[in-house]
Amino acid sequence: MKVTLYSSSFNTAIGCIYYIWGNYFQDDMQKTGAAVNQEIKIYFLSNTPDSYNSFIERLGGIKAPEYKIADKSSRTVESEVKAYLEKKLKDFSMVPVFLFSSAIQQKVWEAAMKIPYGKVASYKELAESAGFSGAWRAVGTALGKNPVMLIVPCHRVIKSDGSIGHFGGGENVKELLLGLEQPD
DNA sequence: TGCATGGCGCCGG
DNA sequence: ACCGGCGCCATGC
Repeated sequence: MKVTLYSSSFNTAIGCIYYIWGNYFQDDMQKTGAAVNQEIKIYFLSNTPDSYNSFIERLGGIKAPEYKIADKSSRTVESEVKAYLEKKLKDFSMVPVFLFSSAIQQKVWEAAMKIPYGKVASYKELAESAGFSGAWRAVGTALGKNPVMLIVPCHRVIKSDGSIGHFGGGENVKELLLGLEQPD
C-alpha cells in the first residue's frame, strides 16, 4: 500500500515553516473501507530546515507502508499557524500523527498537548503527568524529538526554577511563543 | 552489554 | 544571578 503525504512551506515571524500533512491515513482506510476523513492529519511542522530534512530521510527508510511525498499546500495548516502567531487562534484543529515514536516520546507528547494555551509546566511536572515520574531528564530529550511544533506545545515546558530552558526551534522563538500566549 | 549523551533538578559557593 | 558538580533515566551506538 502506498500512502501519499503532502509537503509545503511558508514564511512567518518565526521563520520559514516546513510541514507535512495528509487528509487521511492508513488506519482510517482499513477501518472504514476507504472512507475519507476530511480532518487534516499533521505529520511534521517545524521552523528548522535541518529537522525537516532528517524527517524526510527517515520517511525514505520506511518499507511498509511506503510513503510518497508530493508538493501540495494546506490552507488549513497555513491559516491556523498564521492565526496562532497573530494571537487570533488558541487551539489547532489538525490532529498529529506520530510516525516515529518510542513509548516515552508518545506519552510525553500527548501529555504536553494537555498543557493549556497560556500555561506552562516544568519538565519534572510533565514527566509525572506522562507517567514517567523521575525521568525528567529523559523527558527533555523526548521533547527535543517533537515532530510537530506548536501542535505539541513543547514551548510550554520550562525548567523548574522558572527559567526558559532549551528549544529546538531557538530559545528566542520559545520566548516569543510564550509571550504571545499571555493576555495583553 | 556497557557507556556516553542529552531541551533537567537540586544544592553549594 | 551564575557556575560546577552530582544525580537522574531512556536511548543510541
